[in-house]
Amino acid sequence: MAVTDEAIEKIKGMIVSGALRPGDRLPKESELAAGLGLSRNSLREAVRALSLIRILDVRQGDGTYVTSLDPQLLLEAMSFVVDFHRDDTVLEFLAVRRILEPAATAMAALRISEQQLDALGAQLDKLGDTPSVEDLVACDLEFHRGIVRSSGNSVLCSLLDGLSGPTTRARIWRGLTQEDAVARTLREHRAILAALRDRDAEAARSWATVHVASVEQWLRSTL
Amino acid sequence: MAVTDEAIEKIKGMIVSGALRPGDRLPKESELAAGLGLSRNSLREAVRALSLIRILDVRQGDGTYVTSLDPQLLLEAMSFVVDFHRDDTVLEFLAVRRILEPAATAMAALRISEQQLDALGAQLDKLGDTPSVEDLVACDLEFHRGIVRSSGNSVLCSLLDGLSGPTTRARIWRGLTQEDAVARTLREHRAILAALRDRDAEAARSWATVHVASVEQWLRSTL
DNA sequence: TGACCTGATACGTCGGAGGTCTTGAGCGCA
DNA sequence: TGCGCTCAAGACCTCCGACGTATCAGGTCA
Repeated sequence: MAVTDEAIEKIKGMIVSGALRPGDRLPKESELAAGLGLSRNSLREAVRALSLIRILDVRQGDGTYVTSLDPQLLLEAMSFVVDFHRDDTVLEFLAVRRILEPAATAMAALRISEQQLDALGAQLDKLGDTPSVEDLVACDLEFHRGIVRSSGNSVLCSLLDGLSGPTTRARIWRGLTQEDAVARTLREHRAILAALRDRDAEAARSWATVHVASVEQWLRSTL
Repeated sequence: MAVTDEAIEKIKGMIVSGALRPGDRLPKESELAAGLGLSRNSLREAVRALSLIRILDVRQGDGTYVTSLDPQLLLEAMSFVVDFHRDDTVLEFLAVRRILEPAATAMAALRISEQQLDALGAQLDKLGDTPSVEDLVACDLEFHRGIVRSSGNSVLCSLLDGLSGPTTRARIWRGLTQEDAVARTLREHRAILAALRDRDAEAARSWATVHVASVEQWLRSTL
């Protein structure tokens, strides 16, 4: 195994074992390199790799720190990877989202706060009846993110955030080519919100399923 | 933005745009560095980072290649990240698995082949009635992996594989401390297999839910 | 024909030299 | 006293050149 890979494993080990905790500062490059028995150049490769997946946070002029390791950071790393899977596997991503989104929406129905419900409503109102496709999709992302956050599961939230990315383009495309897509999306958002207000988990789940399935169905018929 | 980060983005762009396809070989380090306008050292940091998340495959003495970019590779990168989330967030991972696993099992019920059913049965038979906890958990992982693969969705398969990792320790712990955990797991596996043989998606979904929920319930009562 | 050797090629590692950015102590001014 | 500025130390950023090591292809020899 290359010395850089060893360094990655050792740093990972220090974090997993608890020797390094979230927010901790690592020794400076030269010291850490000496401690791990490799050159500064090779150590930098290890640090850079761990930095890409948000394990480490490198600040020039300051130092290198362990990130919070929040599951939310998992998302960002994942969405980077997901970016590489385009077109051919979008349907598979969408299928997974179709499983998770309704479940998350149902969970949210039981614990979303009144303030958050009002915020979601205000968001929909602000968009109006004839938004641009780009605005609609951006609002779509934000709407679902707000709901999923209320599910209380940050891992679920992160996964869905990561999964929503690659399908964004597809949704924009749909909005531009399918006549009633915009109006339909707006109606479904209203329906989901109404179900959440009623604390009706099953209705919320069903509307979320319909919502995702409509995109999936369109995409399947198009490809 | 640092030159290394720019290089990462540029390489990513070359792959996403299709200029570099899965399996393609990159120019050698010195040429690519010159082409991207940075030093070989800095470029190596970018390549190492992309190599960690399985976007690139570096072979000493040969060259650097774009990996297959299969969703399956997404899993390996994710499980590396997931390794950092221990104990405190295991319940959240398990909750997500509880959503995905039943759905995947239900999907598999509709399309799993007879050969795969036989293979799963043979696997359970081979384990016997009183396996060691380690063997059971290993078999557990393999059993569910075999089923999920039959769902036909490789993204789903990768995600579940990644999610199962962090809960493995918990399951071993459970097997060691809870009296009837082993027998119960064996019974539930048999029930899932029977439901798959019957092509009964709803029964398969329910048994899978029960199966994951039993681990979740135990863990929740223990923490 | 087949095993072995060898050179070319490409990645792996290293040490050192400047450059740039952040931070905080120290100083002057109001 | 309190505020703002300057500046030097510390830490990461980038690069260069050299040498080590692994792989592969082609030639050599039995």
